[in-house]
Amino acid sequence: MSKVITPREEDYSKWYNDLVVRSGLADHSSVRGCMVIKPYGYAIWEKMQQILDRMFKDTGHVNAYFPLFIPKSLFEAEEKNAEGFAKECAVVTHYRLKNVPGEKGKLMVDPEAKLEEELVVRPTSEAIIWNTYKNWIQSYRDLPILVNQWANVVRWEMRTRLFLRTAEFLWQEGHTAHATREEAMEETRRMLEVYADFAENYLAIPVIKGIKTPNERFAGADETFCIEALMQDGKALQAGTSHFLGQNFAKAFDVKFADKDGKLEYVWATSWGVSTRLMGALIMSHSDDDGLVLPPRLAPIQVVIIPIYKGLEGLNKIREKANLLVQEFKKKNISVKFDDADNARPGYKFAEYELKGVPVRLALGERDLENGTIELARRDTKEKQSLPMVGIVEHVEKLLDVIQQNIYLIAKNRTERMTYRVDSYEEFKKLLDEKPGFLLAHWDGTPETEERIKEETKATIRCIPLNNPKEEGKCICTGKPSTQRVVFARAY
RNA sequence: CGGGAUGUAGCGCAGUUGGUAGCGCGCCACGUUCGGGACGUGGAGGCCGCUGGUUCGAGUCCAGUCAUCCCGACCA
Repeated sequence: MSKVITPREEDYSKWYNDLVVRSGLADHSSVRGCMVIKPYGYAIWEKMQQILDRMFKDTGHVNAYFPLFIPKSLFEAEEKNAEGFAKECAVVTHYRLKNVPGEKGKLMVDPEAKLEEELVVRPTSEAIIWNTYKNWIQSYRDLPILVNQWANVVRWEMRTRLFLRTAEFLWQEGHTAHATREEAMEETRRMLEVYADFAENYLAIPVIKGIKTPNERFAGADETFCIEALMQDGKALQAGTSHFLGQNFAKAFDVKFADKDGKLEYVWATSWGVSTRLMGALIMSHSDDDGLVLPPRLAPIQVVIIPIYKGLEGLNKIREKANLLVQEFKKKNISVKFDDADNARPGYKFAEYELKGVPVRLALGERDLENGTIELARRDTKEKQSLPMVGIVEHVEKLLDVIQQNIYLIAKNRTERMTYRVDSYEEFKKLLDEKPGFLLAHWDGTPETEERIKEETKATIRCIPLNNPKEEGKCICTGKPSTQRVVFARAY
């Protein structure tokens, strides 16, 4: 058996890259920092979209779409937001090309087609959306506004990695407007819960819900909530954020409403988002050296049926039985593929679907037809067994739930194993180098110390967990008193 | 954006002192196979990343440029 993926032990980054490319999720494109999401990868993203979209709608949100371009003057309105993103913005300065004189087929930017005002390609949409909300909101009766948009954004990153950090990526961004602080805060929290629910129950990724420190806060937010997940290599990945924006954007864009007494007040805001980065989280949480391991709820193909036969008549006999199975699976809304391609032998197909992370594989041979059996293999445990054909669809249906649970539990146990309580700076550094993970440690609460620890160890405070237990202690770095432990890690 | 490396067939690679491009896998056809990545025979496929320079002649030397990977810096 020829290995096509670099083992994790050997080189975790290479493993990740090999996996993404070989399993057909995505490819590098010929555009710097931009990837092509291939059909198999996009199918997973579509599943994420469907599930999240339903969750958003169940919590009262509706979808809309705002422009890709933001005039520079609008972009700069909210100062902190603009400053935070300025360094990584793509900017449109011209609107026309022309032929290079004397060089056929060559084009150049037409210097005469310079825009009066540059257009920023959105790195996030608060500016254009709040500029729009100004027109939508006059009275408290116009509130709340609960809008989500599915879109692409561009952030000109220095170093990119497939799904984890690309110059252009796909995401959803919710932007809500409220009459009161309490209501906006409630919304911020509600969406954090939605993300945590999605991560744990669909992606099968355990997460820590928490609050960001001011250093790590979204530019323009008063408070940033997040879910943090731990990858197999001990590095943390921010899997979703929900921001309480206070009245910052309302003030920047002058969005006021008349309350019941006719008094003018600034509107309260939230924004929240998850991106195609979740694909990276999904891959790094569960997969192994043989390929992807997909949780059944996200797998584009949940069950694959592989025929094992001699000669064409043999295949036809199996095909008859397999097609009946396919019908039964479809009736139960289980996505199934019967792979009767005759240019690959069974062993090849086994390896191929393991690479693609299909949760359940059924192998059906002539021997099975005689015995009334079928062979079932689980991707998550690699277990193989021969089962009676009768009742196999019901068995698989239950098994898919078992696999979903199992994948989650494996990730949860691993995350717990890799979470350490640390009380000295020495131990802190040692763990980061030898056994990285979530490090629960005391911190004196100052941005200076946070910055110093980041410089000295490359570890950042991922979050202060919600409902964090109070505990007297001393900051690992400065020894100053602290009232609680916070979550440190090196992060993606 | 700094330091290092790489770019030759779809993929992985070789290509000597500069002389006009090869191997493995894959692909196509036919046949034998088919319960863990099959084999035989025949065949197709390359502007050697791109641009320019040196040279009688460049995959090979030089310059620039683009992209990718690794290490930094950056990453709400």
